[in-house]
Amino acid sequence: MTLQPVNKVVKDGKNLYSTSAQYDKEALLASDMGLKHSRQPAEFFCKTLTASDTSTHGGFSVPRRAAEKIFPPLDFSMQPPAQELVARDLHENAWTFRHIYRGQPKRHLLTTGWSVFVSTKRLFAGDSVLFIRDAKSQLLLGLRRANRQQPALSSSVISSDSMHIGILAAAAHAAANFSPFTIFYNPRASPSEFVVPLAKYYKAMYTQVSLGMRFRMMFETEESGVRRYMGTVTGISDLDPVRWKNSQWRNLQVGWDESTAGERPRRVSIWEIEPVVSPFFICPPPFFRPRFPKQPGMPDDDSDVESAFKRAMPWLGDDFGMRGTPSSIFPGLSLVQWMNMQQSNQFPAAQSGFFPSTVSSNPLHNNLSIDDPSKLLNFQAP
Amino acid sequence: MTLQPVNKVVKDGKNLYSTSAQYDKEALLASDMGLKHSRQPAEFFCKTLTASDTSTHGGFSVPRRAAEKIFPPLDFSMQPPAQELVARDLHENAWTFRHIYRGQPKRHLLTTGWSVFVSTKRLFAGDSVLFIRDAKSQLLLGLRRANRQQPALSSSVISSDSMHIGILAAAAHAAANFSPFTIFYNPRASPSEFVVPLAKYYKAMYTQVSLGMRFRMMFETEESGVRRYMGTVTGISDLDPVRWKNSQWRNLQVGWDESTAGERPRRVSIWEIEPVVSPFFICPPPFFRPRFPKQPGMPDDDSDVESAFKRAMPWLGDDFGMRGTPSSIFPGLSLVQWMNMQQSNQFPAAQSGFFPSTVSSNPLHNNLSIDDPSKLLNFQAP
DNA sequence: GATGTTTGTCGGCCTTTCCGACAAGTGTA
DNA sequence: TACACTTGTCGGAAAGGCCGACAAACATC
Repeated sequence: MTLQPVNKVVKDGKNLYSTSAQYDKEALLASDMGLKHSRQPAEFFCKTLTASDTSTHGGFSVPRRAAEKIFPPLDFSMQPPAQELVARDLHENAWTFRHIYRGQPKRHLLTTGWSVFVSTKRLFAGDSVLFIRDAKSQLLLGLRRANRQQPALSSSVISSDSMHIGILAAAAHAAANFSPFTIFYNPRASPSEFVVPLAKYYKAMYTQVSLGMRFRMMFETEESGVRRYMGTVTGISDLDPVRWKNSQWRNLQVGWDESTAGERPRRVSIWEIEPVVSPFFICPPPFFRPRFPKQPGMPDDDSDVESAFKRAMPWLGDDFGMRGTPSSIFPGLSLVQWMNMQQSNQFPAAQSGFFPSTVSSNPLHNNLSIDDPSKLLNFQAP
Repeated sequence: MTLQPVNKVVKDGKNLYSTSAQYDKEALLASDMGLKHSRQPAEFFCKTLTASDTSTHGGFSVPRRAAEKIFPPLDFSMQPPAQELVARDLHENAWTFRHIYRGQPKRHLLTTGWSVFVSTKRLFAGDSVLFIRDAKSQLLLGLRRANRQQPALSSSVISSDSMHIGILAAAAHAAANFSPFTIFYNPRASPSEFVVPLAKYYKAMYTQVSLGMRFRMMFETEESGVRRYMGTVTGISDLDPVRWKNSQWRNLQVGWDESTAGERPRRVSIWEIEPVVSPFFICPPPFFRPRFPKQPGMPDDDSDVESAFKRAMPWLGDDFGMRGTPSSIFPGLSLVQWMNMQQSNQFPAAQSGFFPSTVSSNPLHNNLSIDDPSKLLNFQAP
């Protein structure tokens, strides 16, 4: 998660957009059309990072065929052949790498610039990077993190991580001065309970909370699954009446129907719970929900391989990902499935733990997972 | 000089600005008012960099009193006491430094982040940095370069500097694709003959060039002075008819009235010369013009200490710098003079070589130096 | 299974960067 | 002048990062 003050200026040679929303839309449309026009499929490669790739000791070893397919051709009259590569991530940040062909036997390497990328993105062995060459021969850069335990932004982590101190200090300062700032949030990189989707919050504000109210709340199990627990509101009071008076942060005291000692929190926030409004409520099957579901109104996660593809190949449109119809490009397979097969020769379903399909029979839970189903991945039976 | 594609999006919690110009203005006004309201003078310190400060071997040694006055207090329960500092330069770029209090005897140091700053800004021993804590306790960062020889951005420099390759490649690509991009140009850091002020260019376009036309052109002498040479247009032809057909870049062949072998260029561009339009023209004295004069429409040079002060202390307004009236804050002295005295105990006039006063008796040269006199420094007699 | 190709890891070596030691420089009694 | 305090520079050590060597892993026949 990163924070940035709102002070960037938009300029354009000919157009001045009247609102940022409109600017967004037009910019998207323009790039969309530019790509759609040629209808030339983008090329890409994906590699799971090795220990050597992520170590500070060296650079990134580029698979030979991948380098030759995706990167601009090297000038082999140079000794050794080398060039500068510029690739953009989903946030339009440009990353510059030195691409060199050297060693005995010869191999393609990314050296200078690589370690900055790895440390900035906090990549580790097992994570994957994705290089895409779009129809304009521009390099795009995506990444997907391995499904490892992600420590949340706990205070202990904060104090050991000087970067976060600066970020949080800046945010606190901006908030104290009523200066607007933007949050770039990557829920897969470091899910934070302090970041609440606006829609979720607004929806919660409609809820009338009272003592004795029954609710359900979702928890992740150790096997990356999900289950719900029933509970009752037993009190409403400030978590810290001195420091955070009238804060809604964990101001609900709760009791749980089935409680193992200390396993469930004694205090929750209103936006975490799902009020049980109907006695005829049917609980959906408690398995296979996305580990970090996308929320409407949140910026795209840059670990979302799908988004990178959509950016490079917008003509895929809604066929891509989940819309109930198989992809017209790769019938019966999502691109990521196909990619994974190429990469590991595994049957895609074996990796479904990374991108579980989403199932919800309950319209009440819309805001948790299926508000924007195109952002979730669909694993269809082969 | 840096380039940035135009693709930043402006968002704000409550306001959406209809044009970027308006946004600029309002943002400026807002910060201005916020500061003016409290009218609390900002604190600052300035240090001339030593060889150790700029060497790659170590960090920046912070004068003790300066650190205690300007930086946020350290937590001395830590061993060693350290914190993250974030300071913004004139371009609103944030620079992050590790501030640590260590060594025997104990001293304040900036370590991590410092060398990046030094190399990015191309600082050398003798240059000065300026840390300002504004009324909101935010750190601002300014710098002033010593009056040394500045190599221009020659092609040999470019090829040895991988950073520039990436930047120029990005610019070339953007130009080839008709994508707008912004140039951040710091003429004092690396003056480039490839960057031409728009006003100067437009003005030149009014000039009717013909064979035999007489003109003058300004050159810098080795002693940082300036003198003009007279010449005659002897030909008009493309510099490279194949690669840059119809380019106005050095398409004028010229002869010089007084020419030492090879000392003056054989080809110039129309915007470099000053046509001699009147036989009664009087040549101004050829000494004491600003070394890198400010151009209208150009972004501020971040080595301009004055600008940093104005940003932190906008209430100084027009009294600050040169308006013909002495500063009401430091009567008879500019802030920089006063600062220099504090720093070096020298009489300020002894340093006037850094900021020569501007003299121009010729209205034809308005766009070269006195369009915005408030940006130039005035050395008044004590 | 033999052979050739690809690529992950390692040691070597140089540079960068962090650290305290030490002493030169500065201010004050 | 004596003393305390400040700070510039240095050597040492650790980390970062570029290089080819080597061999494991992989592909192909």
